Amino acid sequence: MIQLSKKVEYGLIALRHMAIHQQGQIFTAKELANIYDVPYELLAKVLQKLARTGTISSIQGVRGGYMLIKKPSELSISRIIRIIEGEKPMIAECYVDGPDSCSIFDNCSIRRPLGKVQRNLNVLFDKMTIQEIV
Amino acid sequence: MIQLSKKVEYGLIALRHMAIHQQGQIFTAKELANIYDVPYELLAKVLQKLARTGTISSIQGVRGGYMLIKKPSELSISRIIRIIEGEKPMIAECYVDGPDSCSIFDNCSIRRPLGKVQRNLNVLFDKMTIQEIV
DNA sequence: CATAAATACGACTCTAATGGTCTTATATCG
DNA sequence: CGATATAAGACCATTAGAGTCGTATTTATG
Ligand code: SF4
Ligand code: SF4
Repeated sequence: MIQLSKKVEYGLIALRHMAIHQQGQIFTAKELANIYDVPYELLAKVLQKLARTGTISSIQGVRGGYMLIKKPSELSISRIIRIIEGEKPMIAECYVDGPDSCSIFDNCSIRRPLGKVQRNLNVLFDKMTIQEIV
Repeated sequence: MIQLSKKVEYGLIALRHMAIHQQGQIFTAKELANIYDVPYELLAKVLQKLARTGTISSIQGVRGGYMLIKKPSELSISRIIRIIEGEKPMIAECYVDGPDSCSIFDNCSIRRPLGKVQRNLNVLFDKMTIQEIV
């Protein structure tokens, strides 16, 4: 399957929401979860990851929440996936976890050729940003 | 995860193997499985799917096997994925299984924008063929 | 005709990843 | 203090992926 995970989708939805509103505005996880009917706890964890990496800032306590601090044009899909999934989107397992991750690595005849696909994917996901999905 | 499944990888490996050899040559599943150290039964099922859709022809019985009948340039990654996985590579679940497949379909703000990604993906997977991975 | 070699096909198991939930801790405003 | 919010990690259920097995069918060949 070549599909985005729910976590990534929820992250994109949240980031887009922040991007289309006034900069500096604060949104709570609960609020976002309600608007988009997304599981609160799951969204919260995604937002926490985004906060840890400096994509959004988090304000704890009463009247707290999250605030977008990066420019939408700097937030590529690629980057968001890497933050949320922990790794860049890769077409083949061995590209992520190295030679030992695939039992047929040594006999694989498509690894090199797939590099071309990977490079195109990189371009695609790198140049598509939150800016462009508002 | 944006990864090809093992079945697709095995299919690509097999098709590429046929493509780089003389046209009309017959290969058995066992033979291919041995060369690339791929699980025989799994590869066999993939080859059967490819045979059912007229991508390769199958010859039963002793001295049987599979033979490539389509031109490598006609075999796009997109097409091969569709044959083996049963559906085209789609970036979002709802694109495959419709509105009811996603609980937040009605509130989803990224579905439309993701269409752009999907179109780029289509182009990428459509124009990359077995021809280009020899 | 008997046998061996090969595809055809479906049932089955095992494992890991995903999606989702729950609990507890911590921070902060009023 | 108490309400509200993030932080973090454990936990669980479901599913999809990878792989295996068993059996039927086809067919070349001695
Ligand atoms: S070695 Fe080949 S089969 Fe294994 S993961 Fe890499 S590309 Fe896929
Ligand atoms: S509706 Fe939105 S969240 Fe649901 S699958 Fe489609 S794109 Fe993803």
